[in-house]
Amino acid sequence: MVINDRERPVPAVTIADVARLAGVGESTVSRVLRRSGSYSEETRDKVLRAVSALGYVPNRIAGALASTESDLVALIVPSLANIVFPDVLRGASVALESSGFQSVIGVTDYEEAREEDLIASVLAWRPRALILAGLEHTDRSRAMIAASGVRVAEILDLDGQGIDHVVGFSQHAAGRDTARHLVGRGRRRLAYLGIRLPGDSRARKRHEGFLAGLAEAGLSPADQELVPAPSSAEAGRIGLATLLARTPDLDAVYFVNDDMAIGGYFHCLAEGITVPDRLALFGFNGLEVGQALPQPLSTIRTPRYRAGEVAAGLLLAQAPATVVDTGYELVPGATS
Amino acid sequence: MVINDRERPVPAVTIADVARLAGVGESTVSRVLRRSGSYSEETRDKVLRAVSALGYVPNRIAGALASTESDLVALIVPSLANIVFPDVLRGASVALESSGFQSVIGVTDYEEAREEDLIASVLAWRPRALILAGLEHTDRSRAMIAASGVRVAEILDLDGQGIDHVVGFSQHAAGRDTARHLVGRGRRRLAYLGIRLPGDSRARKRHEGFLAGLAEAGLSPADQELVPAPSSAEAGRIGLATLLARTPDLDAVYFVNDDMAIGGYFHCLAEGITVPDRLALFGFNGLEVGQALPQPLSTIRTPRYRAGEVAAGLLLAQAPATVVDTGYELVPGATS
DNA sequence: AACAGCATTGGCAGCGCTGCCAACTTATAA
DNA sequence: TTATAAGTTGGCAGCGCTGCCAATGCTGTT
Repeated sequence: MVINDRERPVPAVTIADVARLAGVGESTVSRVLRRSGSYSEETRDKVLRAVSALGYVPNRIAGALASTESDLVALIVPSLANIVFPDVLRGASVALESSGFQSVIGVTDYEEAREEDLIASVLAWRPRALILAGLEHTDRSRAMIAASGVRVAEILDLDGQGIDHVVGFSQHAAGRDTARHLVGRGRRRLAYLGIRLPGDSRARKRHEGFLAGLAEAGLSPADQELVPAPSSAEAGRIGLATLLARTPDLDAVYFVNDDMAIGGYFHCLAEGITVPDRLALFGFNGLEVGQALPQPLSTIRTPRYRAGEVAAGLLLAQAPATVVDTGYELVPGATS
Repeated sequence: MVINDRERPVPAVTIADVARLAGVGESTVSRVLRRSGSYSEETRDKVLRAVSALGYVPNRIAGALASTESDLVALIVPSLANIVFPDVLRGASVALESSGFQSVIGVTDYEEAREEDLIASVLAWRPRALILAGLEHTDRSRAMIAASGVRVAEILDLDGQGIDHVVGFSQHAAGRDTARHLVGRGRRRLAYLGIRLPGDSRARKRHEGFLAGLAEAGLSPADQELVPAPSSAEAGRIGLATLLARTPDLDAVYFVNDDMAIGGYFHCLAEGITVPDRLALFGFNGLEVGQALPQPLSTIRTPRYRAGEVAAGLLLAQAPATVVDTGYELVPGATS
């Protein structure tokens, strides 16, 4: 049953058709459909009857052009492969959809240049607002945003200068707190296991924070390893094996995220390495699956959903530029 | 540094401004920017110079209205909490973005009525195409789609009647193959562990297929359990505990998806239940993390990314209505 | 010298709607 | 009764762009 074939013979029902059938003016139809201005109940019924008789679907493109404001909100994220960003989208789209907004998304693959392109093409739709990940953007991106006048929320980072709203937490502090936590538990031979992904500035800041935290205690990392992107449990497993082969006497490993840490945990399970006695494992993000491990993963739970939600809320409320520190929660777990 | 404040003092640069500065007509500017029609190199340079001098960003709303075609593609998915749908989005957006299309997304929470609302509001933007999950939609959804004339791709299911393109695989067959696999390995006391989510028709079809597969072997399920949504490792853990408490002599459990199955595996680890000797575990989706477990999870790997990619490809190519069976891959793993 | 053919260009209607304003009706106050 | 306010309604310009068509200037031909 092919309903739609190549040609689009549908002649498009317009507001004029509805007005004619209902025997009212176009602006009356418009008012009824947008519940704006005033109209009698009788008129409303006539209009709604005509609308459903014709199967009229308002053309928001025309509406947006006429009113010079759209109900589009653009979200530009680095990736969809990591559950972090879908979580942000979830939080944002719940808020957005319940207010009748439409989400337009773009994926940058952690490349600023790609982000710039996406910003340009999304701004062409004159969105009501823009949600970006992180605080690092090209100069041209900033210039386009400023010139367009759209409101912006930057999320999941707090370490740097924001454009407008900023909703997130300090990645640097998260890394530093992890170091303090591990050092506080007596660890001295710590390693960092990350991935090679230069565009991931948030991971970089955590890493820097971690090193700073070690330095506070007069320590430096016993080893460090960057495995090829993308992050995955398998990558964590292999990465940990590599680290331990090179530096067998490690007593703690800080993984760039939970996916990797879970893989590391599996390596320990398979190799009979006692966690945390022999080796402490620490992740980042607080994924659900990490908490369901036989030993709940030590990690930092990040408010991803909430960040999306709060950012959307600020934008919808047209609040003055605001910085919201959503914080994070260190989950001691049982692997450190 | 607040760049944007409440008012939008930006007077908006239009094509007329560019035309004036470049000393050419508006249609010439339009032609240059869209690389359509013909124009001299000199003219192009003048126009581009004016564009960057003014920081002109074309208004696609106006463009779409004038040309009565937009470069928006709408994707409506049940959820973003499960990595399945982000994977689909990834596949689709790579294809879409590389062709200069913009993705508009909506999340239905597995509710047909919600899907209907989203379809209505997204059709108001006159998208070029629409990607939906599954084949189940309300009559009004179908009617709106037919009336609008947009091309549609329905993905991740093949069991039923499609509207236009259909890209996916048979969920029923996946469930049935799982039953055959487990029965073929000598299992006789099988249970199903799902979640209470009536709108998840794909899970329902797998479940039905599973029962059909058991029936082929003259078996019926030894037990079944539906835990409250959402699915998660923790839910799988608890669900398996519940099943085993009620029916201790189970020899295999089919989980609605890998998230749940991984939780079940953790339960076995924690309780010292030997997998697969004492109990076989089987999941669905083929998540990466399941394959990194000490024993790789037995599961069915589904082509989620590919489904998004193929669907987008068909739509962009304006292909005649096509049904693509992407198939799936049964991964024997080590837990069954 | 006149003309067809082509590349290049500008003018302008119109895409479908909203915002504004004026016109009208009815209710209420003076 | 007349003036004033409030509630309804329709007309129409115009949002910024594209598509169509006509105009222009060249080139190469007869």
